[in-house]
This record gives sequence, C-alpha cells and structure tokens, in this order.
Amino acid sequence: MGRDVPSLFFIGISLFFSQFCLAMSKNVTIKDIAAEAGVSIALVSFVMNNRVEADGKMKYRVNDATRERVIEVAKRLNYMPNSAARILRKGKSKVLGLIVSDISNVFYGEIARNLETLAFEQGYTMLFASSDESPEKFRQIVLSFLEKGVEGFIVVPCTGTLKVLQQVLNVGVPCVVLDRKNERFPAPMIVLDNVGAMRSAVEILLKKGLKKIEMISYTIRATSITGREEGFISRMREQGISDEQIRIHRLPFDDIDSSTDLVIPSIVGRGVEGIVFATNALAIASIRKLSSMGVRIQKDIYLVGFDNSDVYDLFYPPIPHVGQPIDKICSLAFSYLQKLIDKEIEQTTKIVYISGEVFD
Amino acid sequence: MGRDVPSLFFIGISLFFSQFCLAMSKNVTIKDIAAEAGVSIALVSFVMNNRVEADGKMKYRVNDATRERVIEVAKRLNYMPNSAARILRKGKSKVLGLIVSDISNVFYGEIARNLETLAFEQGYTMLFASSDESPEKFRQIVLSFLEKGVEGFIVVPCTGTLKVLQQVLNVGVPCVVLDRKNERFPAPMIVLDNVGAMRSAVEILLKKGLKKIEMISYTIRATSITGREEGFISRMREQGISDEQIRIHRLPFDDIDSSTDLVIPSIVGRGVEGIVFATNALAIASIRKLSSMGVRIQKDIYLVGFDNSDVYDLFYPPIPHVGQPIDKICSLAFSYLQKLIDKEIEQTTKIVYISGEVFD
DNA sequence: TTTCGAATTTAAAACGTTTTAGCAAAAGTT
DNA sequence: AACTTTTGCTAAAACGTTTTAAATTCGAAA
Repeated sequence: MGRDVPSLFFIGISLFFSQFCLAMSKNVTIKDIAAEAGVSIALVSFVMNNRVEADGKMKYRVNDATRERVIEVAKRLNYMPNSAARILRKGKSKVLGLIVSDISNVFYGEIARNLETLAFEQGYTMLFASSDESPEKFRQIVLSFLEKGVEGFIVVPCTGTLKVLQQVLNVGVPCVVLDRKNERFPAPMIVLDNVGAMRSAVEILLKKGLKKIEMISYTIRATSITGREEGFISRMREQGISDEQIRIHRLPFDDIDSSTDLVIPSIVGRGVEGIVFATNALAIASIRKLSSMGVRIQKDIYLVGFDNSDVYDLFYPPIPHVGQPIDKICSLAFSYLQKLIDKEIEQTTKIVYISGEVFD
Repeated sequence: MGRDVPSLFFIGISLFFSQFCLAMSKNVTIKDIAAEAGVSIALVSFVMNNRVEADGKMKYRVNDATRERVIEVAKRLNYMPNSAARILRKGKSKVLGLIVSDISNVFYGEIARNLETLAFEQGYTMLFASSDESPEKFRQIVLSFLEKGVEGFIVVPCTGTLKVLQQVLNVGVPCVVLDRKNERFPAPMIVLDNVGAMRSAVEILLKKGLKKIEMISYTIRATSITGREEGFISRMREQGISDEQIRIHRLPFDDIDSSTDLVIPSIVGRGVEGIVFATNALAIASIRKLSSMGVRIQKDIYLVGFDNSDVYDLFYPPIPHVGQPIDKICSLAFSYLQKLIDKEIEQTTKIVYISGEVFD
C-alpha cells in the first residue's frame, strides 16, 4: 500500500504561490496541462498521483523528462486539483466531521483543537458543528455532513442519537465516540473513567477531613454525567454516609446561571463544607455566585472542580480538580478513526477508559 | 431568483430516517430512482430541485402524479444526493471555511459557535482550522480549504498573510476578515474599535483615581493589538503622563505563562496600581500569577480585562472589562460573506468598526 | 381530421478527475 | 531473427449530478 497523501498536495502548495502567478481567471484543469505539455490527461494524472508503493516501485511508470515537463507546466499554469471531481471519482473526501455539544465550551474547544491538528497532519480537514444536546439538531448535522461526503465521524453524542448513529454506520461511514458511551453502539468510545475520576474528586475533600459534601450536576443523563454521579454516590456511601444525606443538585444544561443562583445560596445556607462539580461549566457558574455572595473560596467552602479550566488556578490556593487528558483522548480517538477508515479494524463496540488527572 | 436551498434537503431529512429504511448497502443514485419510477434521470433531478421562481412559477414543469411517484420512490430507496457530483456540476459546495488563530481560545470559540449557527441556518457547513499565528500554517490551511471547494472564507488573518489572501480573491472565492484590519486588502473587515475600547478600559481605572497604570500586551503586531496599545497610549497622554512613564509590557504569543511569571512580579514590585490587558488570555495568565503571589485582585491592585470571559465575574467585585459584541460581529461578517457569495456586493475594502461593550 | 401550442419528458453533454485495458516502441533473450 | 518483456504512453469509461435543447404527448382550436 502506498501512502495515500498524493504528491500533488505538496506540488499544490509550492505552485499555488509561485511568483509567476498568473491572472488565474479560469480554473486550470489537468486538461489544460495536458494540452500545454502535449500529453494525455491520463499522464498528467499519473504524474500528480505518483507515489511509491510498498514494494518500492512507483505506482505508475512515467518517463523522468515527461514528468518534469508536466510538473513545470502545472506550476506555471498554477494548477489546483478540483476536489469535487476527485471525491466523485474516488469516493474519498479527506474530510472528517466533528460533532460536539458546544464548541464554545473550553473542553470541547480543546478537543476540536487537538483533533484538528491531528487531522491536518494527515491531510484531512474538519467539518464541525455543535448539537446543543438536541437530538434533532444532531440528526440534521449528521445528515448534512454525510451529504458533504465526510469519510468519518468523531462525535460526542447526546441522548436520543443512537438510531442516527446506527444509520451512519449503515451507509458505511466509520464513527468514533468521545466522552460518552453506549454499550449498544458498535464503535470505539474513548471515555473518562468517570466513576473513578469523581471518586478521586471526593477523596480530595475527604482527606481534608470535610464531612458535609454535596455535588452539583446536570439534569441531562449523558453517561459522562451519570458516571460522575455514580462515583460520588459510591465514595460517599463508602464513607458511611446514608443515602438520604447524599445530595446531588441537578441543573438544566441550557440555563445554568439562574439555577445556580437558586441552588448555591441554599447549599451555603445549610453549612455545606465542600462541593464537587460534574463539569467545568457548573464549577464556574457556582464560583461566580459564591464570590458574589462574599463567600471565600477554599476558606469558607472547599470546592473541587472537574475538567480542565484556567479558572481553577486563579485562586489561591488553587482549586483542586480532576481533569481529562485531552491530548491522549484525542490521539486515541483519531487513531481509531484512521484505522477504521483504512479498514484495518472492524467497526465494533470497544470502550476505552481513560483515567482522570488529579490536580491537587 | 428562486431560493437556493433545494427542496431535496428537506426530503433528505425526512426520508433518510424513514422507518422503512432499507439495508442501504449501496449508495442510491438518481439513476436507481429513475429506473424504479420508470422515468428519466433528468426528471428525477427536476423533482429534486424544483423550486418556486421569483415570478411564482416552478422552475421545471413536472406532472403532479409523476412528482409524487418519484418522491415516493426516493423515500423508499432512501436516496441521499451525492454532494461531490453536485459540486462538480454546479461549482457550489455549500461549505465555508473559518480560520482563526486558536479555536480553543474562548473568544474564537464563541466566534466559531456563532458563525456555525448562522451558517447552518442557511444550509452551509463549516470547515475550520487554527493558524497559531503562523503565516505558513495559514497558507496551508487556505490551500486545503480551496481544494475542498469552499465557497467563502471568514478569517482572522495573522501577519504575513496578505499575499495568500489576495490569491484567494484571485481564484474568485470571497473573503471576509474578522478582528484585524489591513487597508490594502479588498475585503469587508469587521473589527472592534480597538483604540476606543482600550481608551474606555483605561478610563475605568482613571475614574477610580488611579495614577500608576500599565498595560500588558503581545509582541505580535496584529492590528487588534496595536490598536489597543494606541488607545492606551493616547488616553494616558491625555492624562498628562509623559511618554517615558507610559509602560507597555509585550509578551510572546506562544509562551505567555512563563513570561507572565517574570513580568508580573516586577510590576507589583514597582507599586503599580492598575493594569489593563490587551486580551483575555493575558488577563487570565496574569490573574493566576497575581493570586499565587497573594496579591488581592481589585484591592491591592486593580485590573481591567479585555474581551469577554467567565473569569472576570469570578471575583468580587467583578473585574471590569471591555468586551466584544461577538454576536453582532458574527452576524455582520456572515451577512457580508453571503452577499459576496451571491454577488450582491463587490469584493472591496470596507472596514466596519464595532464599539466595545464596557462592563463596569 | 389537421394543426398548433402548451405541457411533459428525455437524451445527451457537461463538470474534472482516476483508473483500466491496451497499444506501440524499445530493450532483452534465446 | 524471432520471441518476450519492459517502458511509456493513451483512449475511454466511470463517478452522480445539473441543465440545455430537443422530442414527445396531449388538448384544443381550426
């Protein structure tokens, strides 16, 4: 198998910015090059796509002198391959689709950043969109991405998207799942060990000798969220806290600010000593409310954040938190997707748990 | 002119998820539909693309009964149009390209989010990439986006990208610029009134009666940055501060943490009373250092942030800041791009200044 | 009936690639 | 000299659409 990044990509880069850049009014095609160089269009295509096969041979035989000539003409005319035509012919678009719940959330922003870099290195570009945790929007995004001919999906699914994702696989487009899992969906899923991560978060507060610890979470039942709640409950039980004493406050995803304004005062009023959060967004909203109430963070009340965020280090002492190794998650996800695209592995359920990073 | 969103998009949505979803092994084409419905492929295409023209007539006349039949078959076979073929034929991809310096920066994340939503509403999808302020990477991104057939660019250019962008226009792809301006580049540029915004930021501190005010900025000479520095200088001069007393600390874009660690202590050591920041990232890095040094924000030293950030509200009293109305910027940028694509306006230099929002 | 337009429908040519099959010439091999 | 093999190249089909120009059908008017 030859490398699948055609050499024309590199030619493209250099020739596109050739100083002899012409007017570029009409789009130059291989036909123009063929005419100018006095060869057939097939030969031009050969030159553009030539690559070294596994056995060390070139895929297409073409005379060195001719090759030079074609390349020279291509440069001079400022040739740029038409990707639509290539996609149509080859069925490969070199485009991947990324769907997260909200690209403006730092956590997903970081994920996008990491994946984008990896993709770019491999000659892929990325379509992205935010689902807003709406299965309907998710569905529409999937559809439009498929129409664009994406070769693979990396998604953070929301509830109610199993069917859609199943369809994606049916049309033969591979898919890798991030952040949330679903045993019934046959895909690699790279997820945090949410239970363990939240147990570590609680542990941090327990080690300080705190007793009255509560959790702030979301109403959405994504597995990442439910896993973290499970971790909280299990660790609290282990500590001998009765189930009635184990308190989880669940806030709606789309309106955390105003619900935080309600919940935080009641928590403070009850004399809670520590709070753990299911996500960075929840932590941030709560910190805002706490400090506006004049409560001193890490003095009057101890917090443990989740995910990574600049915010945690803005206080002194810094707010401990359990973060996700985003680079690891992304490189793993990407390599699975690439193997799926290259048909090196089968599309099948494979849950990979990643340990949280404790920052204390 | 008819609406350019073909009705098949909506058909697509509903039929793709039809409960009679077949195995979907092979991709269904209009040829299959034509065969099944006993009509020509042209007719199928007519049905799929039919739309009401400005004069109230349908673009293509097709018999009602036939139309029904074709639609029924399309639904049954689970037809999904092949976008590569359509792009190849029409030269329209319904894909836009967004290039920012770093998608994981909240500011650009928000921009991406806003633009994505607008684009989606209009039937576009978005490719995105981060330039890391590197002209070379920017160039490569532009090239790969062009190869993918994007219909338009929205970019936050970095220095050294004028030539590349000029090329983009040369191949006839429209472009809108965000956040930074360049009078020599013929494109709509939606930029903050950086001078005015920074003057407002300084004003906030002056009103408190502070005298010793310094600025933390970047070494990069993007116009957004230089504009803000200009605003700082002009307002300080107006206050009667001598040029030698006007201090701006410039940190490298790619390594603000360690340089902050050096600069902040020296600022504090000199007894500076207030600091204004050129960006949110700079503010955040500095706050982190300050609080680790035990300096009390808004007590021992007053800060004024730039851009929007969750972080500013985490303190009490909140850190005042001058933010950018991202929604306004994005909707303006998007509407310019759309008009350019639709050839309703010419690609020409047009700088639109947006006022900063003061949060004090 | 014949004829004329309007209403439907179709054939066929693009769009720019990639790739298969095969041809001609050159170079080895007996 | 008569073969095989290798080298260098080309013609042509295919990918799935859209769109133009033309063909067909169908009523209705003559």
